[in-house]
Amino acid sequence: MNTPDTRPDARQRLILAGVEIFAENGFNATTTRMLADKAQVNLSAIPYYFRSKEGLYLAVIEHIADVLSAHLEPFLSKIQHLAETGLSPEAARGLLRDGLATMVAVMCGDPGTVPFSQIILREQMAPSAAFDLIYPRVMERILTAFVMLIGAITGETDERQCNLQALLFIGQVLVFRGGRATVNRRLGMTGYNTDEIAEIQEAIISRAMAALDFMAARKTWPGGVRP
Amino acid sequence: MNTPDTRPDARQRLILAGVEIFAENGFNATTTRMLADKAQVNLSAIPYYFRSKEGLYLAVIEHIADVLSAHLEPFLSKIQHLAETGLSPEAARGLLRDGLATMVAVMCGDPGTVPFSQIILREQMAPSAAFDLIYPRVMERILTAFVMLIGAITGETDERQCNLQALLFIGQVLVFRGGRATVNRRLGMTGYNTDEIAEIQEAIISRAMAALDFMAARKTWPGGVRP
DNA sequence: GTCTATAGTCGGATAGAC
DNA sequence: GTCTATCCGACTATAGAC
Repeated sequence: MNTPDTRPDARQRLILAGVEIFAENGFNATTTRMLADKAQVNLSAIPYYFRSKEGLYLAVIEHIADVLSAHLEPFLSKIQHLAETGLSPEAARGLLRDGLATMVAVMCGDPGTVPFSQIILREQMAPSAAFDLIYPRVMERILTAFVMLIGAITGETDERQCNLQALLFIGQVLVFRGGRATVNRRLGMTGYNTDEIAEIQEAIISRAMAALDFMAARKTWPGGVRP
Repeated sequence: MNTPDTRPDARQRLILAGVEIFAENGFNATTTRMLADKAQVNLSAIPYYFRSKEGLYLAVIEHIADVLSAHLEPFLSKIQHLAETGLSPEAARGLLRDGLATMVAVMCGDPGTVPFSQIILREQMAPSAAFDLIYPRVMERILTAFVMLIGAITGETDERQCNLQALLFIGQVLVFRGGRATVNRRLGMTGYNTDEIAEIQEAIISRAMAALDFMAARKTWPGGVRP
């Protein structure tokens, strides 16, 4: 009696292997042999299922966009719903806290999603065709949500100001992934374990609140100039 | 009468070409042929002067560390000097403003140094032997200076808190280089021209001041808890 | 669908003339 | 120091058996 093979099929295994290996090495430094080895498939499975190494890479990007979209959906639809029914500054603050905490967890904590952020960061630095695939489905929607929350909290109506602030928030999260080598040496953080994640979340959220207070206060200064 | 050849010699031309090409493509995607073409030298000049492609890369990194060190020297020695003679919170604030403004200019504005930050960012994401060469000469010193200033401004004595805040500052600058593709689509900034640099500097510095006010105020709350 | 074998290409490094 | 020519290894993709 043979036990049925419950492993994901070759196609799926290649995508999962691609997430890890492309994240670690980037597109160019990744060879089809690494991918085939990791996925435990024959080398020819790559052109067979995906036509080429680049085809596999695009499939990996699409997989990432799918998973992250699903991950974001509850958060985004909650904001959408509250925005329609009217969003108090307090409620918006709570949502922004949640959003920032989730971003830190996704980028630094969850071992399943950490490679996603590495791949996305690489795409940011040197965008390929894959960037067009993931930008509207992930980055665009996160930024739009943040901008809406920032506006609701501070009363700032200049969309450019809200966009700038949203990007600064992203930057504060980003540094813990994109600058990992430095964070590592400076704070002695290797993994990021649960305590360290909490410490980072606390630092980012408290500064975010301070920045929002600043923006809200500025709206009330004559001509937007600090007294 | 022949005009003398005033071009930098082959070795120097290779390093300058390396800065541009490695920044644009990363180590792996850069071929020795690209480098030789850009530098207008024969392919064999690379192994001749640098033993290998990697040798050239390390020479490029050293060049970057040299130039950035020289660039930082005035700022760092001013801080050093003031720190010894006693640094008022107000003076420290001024220095931190200068430091942040300079970082933005170096990372986004100066066409000579923009490729440096791209190479450093790539090293952050996937550190090679080159990272050890540049970390102590550049990142370490910037962070140490920032930490000192943050301590002087806020009265915070917990060094880890100061380090965290310094990293958050770096992150806010970083996002405009590492997240350029997104900034581009979101704010329609292509180049970064003079006005845009000023806008970014203003946004970062004002939020930095708000974060420092927050840290200073927290020191006076009972148990460090916001009332 | 999965395998082996191999074609075809490219990149890094070397040899040796000048 | 600079050039041409070339080697050798590694890579992606294909052909075709099973």
